Amino acid sequence: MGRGKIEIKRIENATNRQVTYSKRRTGIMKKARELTVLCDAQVAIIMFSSTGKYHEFCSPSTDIKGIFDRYQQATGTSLWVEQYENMQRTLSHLKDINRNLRTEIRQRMGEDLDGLEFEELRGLEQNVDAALKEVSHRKYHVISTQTETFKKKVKHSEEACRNLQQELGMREEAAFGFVDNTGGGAWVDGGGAAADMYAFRVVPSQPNLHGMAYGGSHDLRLG
Amino acid sequence: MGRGKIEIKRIENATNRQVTYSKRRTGIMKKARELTVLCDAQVAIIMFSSTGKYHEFCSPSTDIKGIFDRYQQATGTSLWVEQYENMQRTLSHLKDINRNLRTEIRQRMGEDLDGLEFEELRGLEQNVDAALKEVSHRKYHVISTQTETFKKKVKHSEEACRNLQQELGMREEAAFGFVDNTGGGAWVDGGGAAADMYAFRVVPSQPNLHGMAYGGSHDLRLG
DNA sequence: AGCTATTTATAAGG
DNA sequence: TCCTTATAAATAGCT
Repeated sequence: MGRGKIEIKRIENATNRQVTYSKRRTGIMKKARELTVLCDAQVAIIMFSSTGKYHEFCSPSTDIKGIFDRYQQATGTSLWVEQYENMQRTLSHLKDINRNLRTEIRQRMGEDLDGLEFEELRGLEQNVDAALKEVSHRKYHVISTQTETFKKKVKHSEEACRNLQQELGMREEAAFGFVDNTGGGAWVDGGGAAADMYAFRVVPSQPNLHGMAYGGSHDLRLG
Repeated sequence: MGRGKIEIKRIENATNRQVTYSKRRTGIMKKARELTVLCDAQVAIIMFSSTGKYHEFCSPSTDIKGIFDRYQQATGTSLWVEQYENMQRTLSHLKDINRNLRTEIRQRMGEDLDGLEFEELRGLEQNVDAALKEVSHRKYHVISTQTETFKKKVKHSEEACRNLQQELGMREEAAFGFVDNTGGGAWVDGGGAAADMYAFRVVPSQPNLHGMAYGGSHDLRLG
């Protein structure tokens, strides 16, 4: 239907493609409108041109969403309802888990113990006691490792100091013909700064550990 | 286009209407298919006839839902995209929180301590130590309360026993003219059964507390 | 955006 | 629903 017959394949010329899109789009929309009137049907058309332009048709007395809802009912493709409910389930499951985890933490902090039986308390006590030993052990491991490291540093420092002193002495001897060791004292004291490593910051009540306050409130509530 | 021109208004004859619907539906679908090919466009058509029959067209390499999603983006009618994304955010937020809570519990159990600094370990130790004291305290409170309760029960029991013995004695005296106290021994031993209350079940390694195993693995992972 | 020769869709009928 | 055919409608190529 036109001056010449055309093959149904992508129109390479962009301008022609755009023009044809316009004309045929109008044609389809008109046909759709006629169909809804003639046959009392519901029709929804959504179109995107290759340039991303958006057009729609929808039979009167409804809208795209309305027709889409009907489409879902008709096809049973409740794509979303299902997915939505799935998410909702996962969400409430996660919330439950969260609540349990928080309860466990509180109990491990010695709070909310009212509901526990003696044997439960006994298990908890044993567990927390074991944990305390682990933590202590680890703490002493860390501190002794740090101490060792520091000792080595001091040793190296002293070694370097002695070398420098010697070299200095030799140079002075070479320059002035005598030895002077008094200036080396400052180097021996080099460890003084490092000694501050033991002045650990004491966090009295709410030590913060990896973003989690062991001291108490977890602001992890959800709306 | 036909043997005669028709007015665009509802076709009253149901059969004609159905026939026309069929023919024109085919026509529109063909036009739509041609449009997608010729102009490289995305098209989705959803139709319901007056009798409720459902038909759809959708350009290849996508589906109705895909086009509808795009439609929502284009029109800003993000009815549920927004809600969906909201849920997705909440979900991943919950998962993060969960992971943190689990980490905290593991650390409170003396595991996964490798990443912690000395001062963090110190805070954790203080905290766990305080918790241990709380739990111990609570445990002794529970056991002493139980003991008190038991003592009272025993007392009442003995009281009741004595009363019964007296009554029995009086009756025997009335019946036979003499007193026999030897049978009362069983009553004095009445506390024996109650003493079993202290034989608490010992849960050696994995005490279960409100559905949460303090001993270790929380099977709370999510897919 | 118009024009129009030509193709295509389809109304009516079988 | 499918076929046929006269005719209305759509539109390709051009301006």
